[in-house]
Amino acid sequence: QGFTATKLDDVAERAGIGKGTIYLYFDSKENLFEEVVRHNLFPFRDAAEAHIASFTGTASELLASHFRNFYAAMKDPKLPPLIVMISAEALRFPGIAAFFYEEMISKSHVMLRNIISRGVESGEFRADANDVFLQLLVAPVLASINWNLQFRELAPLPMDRYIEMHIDLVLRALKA
Amino acid sequence: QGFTATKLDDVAERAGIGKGTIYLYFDSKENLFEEVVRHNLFPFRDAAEAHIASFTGTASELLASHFRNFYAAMKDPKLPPLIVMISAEALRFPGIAAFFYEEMISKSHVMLRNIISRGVESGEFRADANDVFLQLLVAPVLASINWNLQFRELAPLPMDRYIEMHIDLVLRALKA
Amino acid sequence: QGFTATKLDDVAERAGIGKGTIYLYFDSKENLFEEVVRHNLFPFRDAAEAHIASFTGTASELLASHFRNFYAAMKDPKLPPLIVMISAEALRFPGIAAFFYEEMISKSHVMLRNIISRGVESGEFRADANDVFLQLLVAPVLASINWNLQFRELAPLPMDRYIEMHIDLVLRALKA
Amino acid sequence: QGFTATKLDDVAERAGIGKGTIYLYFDSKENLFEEVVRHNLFPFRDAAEAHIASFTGTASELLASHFRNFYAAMKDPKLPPLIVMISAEALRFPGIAAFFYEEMISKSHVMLRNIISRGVESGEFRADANDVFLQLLVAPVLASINWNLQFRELAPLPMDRYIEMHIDLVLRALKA
DNA sequence: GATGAATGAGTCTTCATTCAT
DNA sequence: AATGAATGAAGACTCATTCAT
Repeated sequence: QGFTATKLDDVAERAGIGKGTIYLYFDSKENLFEEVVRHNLFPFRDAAEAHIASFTGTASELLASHFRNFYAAMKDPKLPPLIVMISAEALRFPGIAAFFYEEMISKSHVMLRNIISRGVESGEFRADANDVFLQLLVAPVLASINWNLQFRELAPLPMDRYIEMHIDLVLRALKA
Repeated sequence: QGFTATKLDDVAERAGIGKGTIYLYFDSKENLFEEVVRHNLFPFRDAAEAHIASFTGTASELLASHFRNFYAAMKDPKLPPLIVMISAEALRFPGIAAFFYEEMISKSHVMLRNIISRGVESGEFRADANDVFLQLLVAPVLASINWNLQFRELAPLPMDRYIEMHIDLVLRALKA
Repeated sequence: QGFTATKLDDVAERAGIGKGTIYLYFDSKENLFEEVVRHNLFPFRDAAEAHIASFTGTASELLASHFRNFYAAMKDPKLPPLIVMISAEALRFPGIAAFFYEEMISKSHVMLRNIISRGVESGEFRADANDVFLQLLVAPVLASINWNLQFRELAPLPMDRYIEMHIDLVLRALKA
Repeated sequence: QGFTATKLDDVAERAGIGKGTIYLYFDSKENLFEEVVRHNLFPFRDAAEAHIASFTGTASELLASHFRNFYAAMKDPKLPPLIVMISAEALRFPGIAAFFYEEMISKSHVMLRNIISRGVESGEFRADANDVFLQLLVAPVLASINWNLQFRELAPLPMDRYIEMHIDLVLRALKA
C-alpha cells in the first residue's frame, strides 16, 4: 500500500519480529524496500531467463508463454502493489528507480529482444521486429496491474481474455 | 511528486501565497488534489470530446489524431506526475480513484468506443473490434508516462517514433 | 463556550459584522472579552446596588430578594457561560481576574456586607454575622451555575426549590 | 491551566520526556486528560469511601471530618486546577463531563446521602435533612477552590477559619 | 468606517530511527 | 542478537490579527 504509507511498525509486526530488529539487517527503510524487491522479483526474473534459455518451440510460442508466466506471477498478491509502489516512489527515490531499471527492466528487455531475434531469424517475425519499442509490448501488463489495483471494484477486468488478447496483439504486430 | 509527499508548505510557497490561504479555497489536502485534477485534466478531456464530435475524416485518422493529441497533452510537465500520482494514491484514497474513474477513465473509454464503432460501421475495422479491451489500446500511453518519469535519465524514449509505432500497432490490431 | 474556544469568526458572524470590524472597537480578543463582561454584568450589578439602596423592608427580606434577583439574572442564557468562562480563563489571563474582582466581586461583597450590617443593627442577625465569609453565602449560586452547565442533561436541578433552600440556609446561618 | 491551553509540548517538557512519548501511553490529548483525572482524583474518592465505611463516631463528626478531608486533599496543588479545568472544558467536551459526573460527582453524592441518613436515623439531623440539595452543602468547597485560583493574590482566604465556618453552616442547616 | 482575504505562528499527531537493556 | 520504549522532526490544519480596498 505504498512505500511511504507502510509503517515499519506494521512491517515488524507482520514479520513477527521487533521493530528495532529491522535495523540489524537493513540500513534504512529505503534499503529494506530494495531488499523486498530483490527478494520478490528476482526469483521470477531468473525463472523467466531459465525458461527462455531452455525453451525449444517457436518464438511465437515462447513469447506467448513468457507473457503468460508474467501474468501468472502477478497473481501473487504481493507483487502488483510492489510494482505500483516502485512507479510511485521512483520520483522521490531515484536510487530505487535506478536499481529497478538495472536489475529488472533492462534484463527484461534483454529477454524480449532475445525472443524477438529468434523469431526474426526463424522467419516468424518481420525483419524490422527488432526495432519495436519493447515498452509498447509490455505496456498492457503494467496497465492491467494498475487497473486491477485502482478500478477492480468499479469495473473488473476479465484477465484470461485480456491476456490472450494482449498476446494476439503483440504477435500480430511482430508477424512477418 | 506524490500526494502524501507534497507538503502544503511547499504548495503555498510555490503558489506564492501563505499556508493558511490554501484553506480559504479548499477544505482539505484531498479536496485540493481533486481540484488540481479537475483543473488540469478536464479541459483536455473536453477538448478530446469536441475533437471527436467534429472530426469528419476516417476512423483510423481520428484514432491516430486522438492518440497524438493525448501524447501532446502529456507534454505539459504538470500532467505526467499528476497521472502517476493518481495511480499511486488511488490505493490509499479510494475517493480519488472513484473520482478519477468516473470523470476521466470512463469518459475516455466512451470516446474510444465511439471511434471504434465508427470504424466498424465504415468497414475500416474488424467486425469484432468493438470487443477489444480498451485498456490494451491505451496502455502504451501510460507506459510512456511512467517511463519518462522513472527512467528518462537512464534510457530516454524517442517519443515521436514511439507514438507512431503505438498508433501503427493499434490500427494493425483493429483493421479489417 | 469558553474564551479560547470562541472564534472571532463566529463572534463577527453572530454580530452580523465583518471580522475586521471588531478590531475597530477592540484592541484584541482579550479586550473584547472584557467589554462583553462590562456590557453584560455591569447593568445587573448596578440594578442590585439600586435595589439595596431603595429597599425598605427587613434585612432578611432584602437578603432573600437580593439572591432571588441574582438567580433571576442568571436565567439569561448568556450569563452562566460568561461566569464560568471567567473562572476558566482567569488562570491564564490575570488581567481578566483582576478586572472581574475589582468590578464585580468586591462590589458584590460590599453589598452583602451592607445588608448583613443592617440585619445586625436591627437585631435580626447574630452579632458576629459580620464575620461570616461572604464566599460561603454566595457559593450556592456559583455551584448552581456550574451544575446547570455541566450536568443538566445528566441530573437536572429544580431551581425554584434550590433557591428557597439556599435562602433558608443563609438566613439560618445568620439569624440571631 | 486549561485543557485546550495545555500544550502537549509543555506537558512533555514538564514530564521530562519527549513529545511523542505521550502517544505511547495515551491515544489522544483527551484520553490523557481523562487519565490524569483518574489518577489524581480516584484515590482521594476511594479514601473518602473507606473513611465513611469505617467511621464509628456520630454523623456530625463524620460529616465534619469528611469535609476536612476534602479540603485537605485540595492542598495538593495539582488538584484545584484540575477541578476548575473540568468545569471549564465540560462545555466543549461532553465526554469529560459525563465521565466526571459518573465517577466523581454521583459517588460523592452517594457518600453524603449516606452520612446524612445516618444522622437522621440517630436523631442528630432533622427528619427532612435527606431532602437537602447536596450541591448546596458542597458548594463552599468549590467556591474556595475557585477563589484561591482566581483571587488569592488580590484577597487571600484564611482557609482554616473558612473550613470551620463551612462545617458549622452545614451542621446548623441539618441539625434536628 | 467597514470589510474579509491573506497570513503564519502555533498545535496535535505520526513515524523513521536510535539505543539502553 | 533482539527488543521496543523513547524521540523529535515534520506535516495537516486552525485562528487571532493585519491591511489593502
